[in-house]
Amino acid sequence: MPKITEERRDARREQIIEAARACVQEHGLEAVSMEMIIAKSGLSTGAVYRYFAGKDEIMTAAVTVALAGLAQVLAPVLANPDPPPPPEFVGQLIAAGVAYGTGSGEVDLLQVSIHGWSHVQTDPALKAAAAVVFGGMRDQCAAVARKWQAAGFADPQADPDAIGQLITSIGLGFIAQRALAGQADPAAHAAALAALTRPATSR
Amino acid sequence: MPKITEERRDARREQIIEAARACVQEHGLEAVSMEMIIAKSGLSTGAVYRYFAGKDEIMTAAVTVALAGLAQVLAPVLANPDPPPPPEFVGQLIAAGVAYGTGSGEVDLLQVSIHGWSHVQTDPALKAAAAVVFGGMRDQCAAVARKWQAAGFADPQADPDAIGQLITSIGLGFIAQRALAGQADPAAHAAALAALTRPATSR
Amino acid sequence: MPKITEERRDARREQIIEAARACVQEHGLEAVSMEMIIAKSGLSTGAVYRYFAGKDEIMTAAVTVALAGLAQVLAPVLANPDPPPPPEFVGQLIAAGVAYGTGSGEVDLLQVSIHGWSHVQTDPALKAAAAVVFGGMRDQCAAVARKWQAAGFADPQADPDAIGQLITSIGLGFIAQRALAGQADPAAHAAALAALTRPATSR
Amino acid sequence: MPKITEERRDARREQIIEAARACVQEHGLEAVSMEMIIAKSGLSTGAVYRYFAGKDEIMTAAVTVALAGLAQVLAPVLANPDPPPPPEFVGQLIAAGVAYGTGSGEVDLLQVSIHGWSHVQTDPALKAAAAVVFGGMRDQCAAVARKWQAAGFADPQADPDAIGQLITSIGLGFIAQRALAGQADPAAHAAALAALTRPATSR
DNA sequence: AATGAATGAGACTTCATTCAT
DNA sequence: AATGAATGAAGTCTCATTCAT
Repeated sequence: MPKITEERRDARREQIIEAARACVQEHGLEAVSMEMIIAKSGLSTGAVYRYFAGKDEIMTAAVTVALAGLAQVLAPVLANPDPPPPPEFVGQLIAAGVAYGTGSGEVDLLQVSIHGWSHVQTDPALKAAAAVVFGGMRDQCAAVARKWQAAGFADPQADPDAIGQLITSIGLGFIAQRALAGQADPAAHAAALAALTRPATSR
Repeated sequence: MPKITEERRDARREQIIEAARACVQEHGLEAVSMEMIIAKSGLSTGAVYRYFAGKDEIMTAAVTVALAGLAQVLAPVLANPDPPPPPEFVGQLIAAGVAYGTGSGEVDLLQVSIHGWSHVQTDPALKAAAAVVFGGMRDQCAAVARKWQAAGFADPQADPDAIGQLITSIGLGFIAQRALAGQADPAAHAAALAALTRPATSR
Repeated sequence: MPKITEERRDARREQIIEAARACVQEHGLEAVSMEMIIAKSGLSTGAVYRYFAGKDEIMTAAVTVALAGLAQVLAPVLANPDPPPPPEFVGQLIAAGVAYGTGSGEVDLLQVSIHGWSHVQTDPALKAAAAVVFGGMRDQCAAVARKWQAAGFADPQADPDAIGQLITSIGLGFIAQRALAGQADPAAHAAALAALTRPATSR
Repeated sequence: MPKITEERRDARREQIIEAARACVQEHGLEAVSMEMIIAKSGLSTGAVYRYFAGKDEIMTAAVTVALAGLAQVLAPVLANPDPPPPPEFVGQLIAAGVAYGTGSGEVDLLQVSIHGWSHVQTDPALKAAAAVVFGGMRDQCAAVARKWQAAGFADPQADPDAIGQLITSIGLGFIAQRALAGQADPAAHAAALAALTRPATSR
């Protein structure tokens, strides 16, 4: 029996996850039904259940994939061995996030991600996964902060972990602000941080 | 005349909203049922439906009340005619938010608020209300930014609205980080911003 | 304790029955709720339950009253000791029914009566009451038929009860046709019967 | 491919409609619940809702089917190119209706039809459909009336449409009388009309 | 492997009725 | 006598999941 190929399997899963993502964006987390996801995916009911054990697994997978994707996109910025000063760094970080959110077709992942954040609170395993991703982001930012301290961009006496926290907040807050207050501009965030860190220098 | 008094009516609504809030915190937005809310509220099925038209109205009311409460708690900080320098201001802002979140009984409102953010995306009217609240917060931060510029805490050439955005992101990001990465510390945020804005001064 | 006067009590009951009748006409038998009836009646919930034991009793009373009213209105025609020939008699009978239906305010009782007929099937006591009223009508028509036979308007060999049945059918059928086919004209019915009974005479 | 065949689908719908019909007869229009219909149909809750959108659609379908069935059964009598004289015609018409009502199993459709008449008043689309069916019946009777006029069974000066109305009333009234007064006999109706139209002939 | 019809627990909501005030 | 808030059983319908084909 020609067992399904791994690629085909992954393609199907991706197809289903993408459908779930689109449904969540369109109807909101609460209102998404399996029927919707199945219709949007173009597969049959039975097929969807061949690839996922149930709705929860689909949702969790969708969030997991999104988290992984975000981590991958941010990695070059976060792991940069020679990071730019804080304002430029924040600008790069947010810009990478926005590029990720808008890159994948018609769905704005950043907007949907708010629903994902809500779902994360539900599933302990997922919560742990998110803690790893965002905790990792925080740690990488802390590593960058140490370089800033060495380079004179940040007070060497300060706790680099705290700086990591602050940068992480700015990144997450950008996403939240976009979803809740309507607009938020990556360049503006960078410029604003510059305005605070170099009160007199600019110009 | 057994006509209910206005206060009693409001108390009932508050009772129901509080029950809904607790249920969302306990089970997550998706898993909350009317049965849960009714049981937690201590009222009968019919009584709950006398005060709210349905589940959606309860949820929307819960978010609306939470938004109003947050706005009220942040007001003294945001409207301060003589705001402290950025690090202290951010520290006050976040501390006020945390106080609000932990002040009301056993439920941590900040943690639940992530679910509220998700729900906001669902209802256009609620989304507009949120835009007013968080947009207003942004504007008030921009007003503070102008004072910072005058006081030499921020580059006078910069766009104060951008600074308002940045501060707003830090506030919202703090909440998100708490929910997603596990911990976030108000004082650390303030200290970190100080470390970036006064690289050499501290100490 | 000033026990309520009988007139007041009857007025209240009539008020409630009238409200029920209006609600049935507006929404159909299935969709009428006590809430609707109470609102339309202008009384309080408790008051309505003081005058009737429950919804069923109201509905049954409404039908009973309507039946009694119809019987009363038709009585002069049916009990006429010197009835006119069949066409004129049918015309009078139907005209009396129409007058009853449209006489009482804005509600057309004949239209509502179809709902009443449906309700009658439900309650055995009511069904018996209806059988008495309409059986009586049939019997009175049979008595008229005997006079017709004596007067040469009907075959003396025929069964007068059968003629009573036929006249009763025409009367009820008129009401049904009005409700189901849209229009039905009393004068036309009389003229049509004349056309059948006096094929060559008429003019 | 487990895609259901059209016949099977129609059989299921018929099964559900039949169950609804039986329930209405047994309990009356107001008291029928989906639970009853589902139990009587032998299907599961979900299955019923796959074939009908809801209770209203089932009821409307039941009435529609009954209307169509009645129209089909009466067609041969109404469309007879060489109709018998009025009494015989009325006898045939009513007999066909009775045959239809009692033909289909244990349920007497004519008795249930009163509930259907009530339901018709509720749904505008259904009301229009009923108007078409019974209006059509009236028109066909008018056509018959013209032939009667030509054959000398009715006054040629009379309005044939009025005669159509009268015959329609007799047919509908027969059904109503059966439900309300207890009994009504097709042959008696025919004989009674004969007794009125041929006062002296008989014998 | 795939399909989609079927299942039935459980969701949300209504509504006839009761009873403290 | 009167009020209307409260009750909770029962109603309609949804939807995640299963399984015969």
